[in-house]
Amino acid sequence: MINKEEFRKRVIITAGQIFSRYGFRKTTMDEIARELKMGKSSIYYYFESKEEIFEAVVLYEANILRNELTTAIKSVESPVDKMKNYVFVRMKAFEKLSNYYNAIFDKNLDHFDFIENIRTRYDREELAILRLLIWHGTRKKVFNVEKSEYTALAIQTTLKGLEVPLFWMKKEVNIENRLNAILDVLFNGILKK
Amino acid sequence: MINKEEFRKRVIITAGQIFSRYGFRKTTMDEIARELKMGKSSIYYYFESKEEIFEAVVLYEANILRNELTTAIKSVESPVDKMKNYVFVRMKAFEKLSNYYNAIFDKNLDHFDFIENIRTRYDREELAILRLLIWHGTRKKVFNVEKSEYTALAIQTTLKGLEVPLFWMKKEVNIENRLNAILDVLFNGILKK
DNA sequence: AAAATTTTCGAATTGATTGGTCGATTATTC
DNA sequence: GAATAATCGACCAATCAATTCGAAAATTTT
Repeated sequence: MINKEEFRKRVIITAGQIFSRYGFRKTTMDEIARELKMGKSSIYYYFESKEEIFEAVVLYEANILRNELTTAIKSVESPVDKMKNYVFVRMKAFEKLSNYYNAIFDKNLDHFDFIENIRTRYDREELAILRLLIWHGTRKKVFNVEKSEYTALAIQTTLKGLEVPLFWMKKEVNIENRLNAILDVLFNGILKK
Repeated sequence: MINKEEFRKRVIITAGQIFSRYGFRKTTMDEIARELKMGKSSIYYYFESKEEIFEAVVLYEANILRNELTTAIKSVESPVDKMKNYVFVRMKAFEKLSNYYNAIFDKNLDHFDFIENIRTRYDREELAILRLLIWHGTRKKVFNVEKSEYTALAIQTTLKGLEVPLFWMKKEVNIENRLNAILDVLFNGILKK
């Protein structure tokens, strides 16, 4: 390898794919090594443990996600279509991260504090984005109701009714189906045509 | 439970979901039991082994798939839209079954002959359906080329070029992306607008 | 209502799996 | 060609996971 950081990134990306598919528990070091076409023991030259890899993956992904959201927040300025897109991106991102997240609680690993932090901060940002979306939506009259606060609450409640907690998804959820259901509710129910 | 068959079916469906998500190897009896809200040992009252459950699942799914295809073959009579639908159904079904299928080769289990049978038979039927699709397509002039045989080959090759072997998909493939790519090729490239 | 039977389950067993180590080997740098 | 960096195979201890088993609940039969 050219340099250590380069290789670490390669591991993070590769392991990330596997973690996101199978979760922490079901992902084995052998698997990661096989995917990297490397001896398992070589990985330990770059990382201390499986958990360290996992940590790195979560941080890496959270970062990407944050950037995506930052981009998304800008597209909120345009109406429905962009919003759809935003919701889609958001759901996809959630699916991915929630996999990592669930993976931890799955096992009774010692609690990673830093992940709780990520999540909390993330929730707050999410809420801000949603508010902005609602605000613009109301201003541009794509929403059907008067009080934006009320709408925000309505969406939240509706989503919860669909068993999709607004700020975190359960891993069993079939994202495609959920997304359709949610888009239906969002864009046929609450929003005007 | 009301009767034994009833319960077996419940197991098959539940286990099927887990198998299809994680494959044979990574699916544990504990997990299945937990999902069924039952003691693990109780399952062994209805099934001899994990492998027997797996067998049952594959047979069950293959049956559903066959029915879906039988339905799909009828919709081939109408042009493009229906075909799109057919391709979609087919890909979805492949994704599911291929998960079971790959799961076997993953491990060096003794080879299940009966699954090889299913696959072979299935491939033949697939090919027949594809032929029919091409034939109708040509007749209704939605295809762009003269020889239907040639087209069939072209599609096959194209798909293979996309790393999607026509008759079986690899499990790592992101079905949504692949599908879009394939539909593009099929309906913009080979078929007339 | 007790005996017989069916169904469920917790605990134990046993073999396999897996995260991680270590010393040796191979590449790379100086 | 020595010194350092990177890779690896073989190994270990701990955990896990499929299966068994006997006994406890349920249920049915008598």
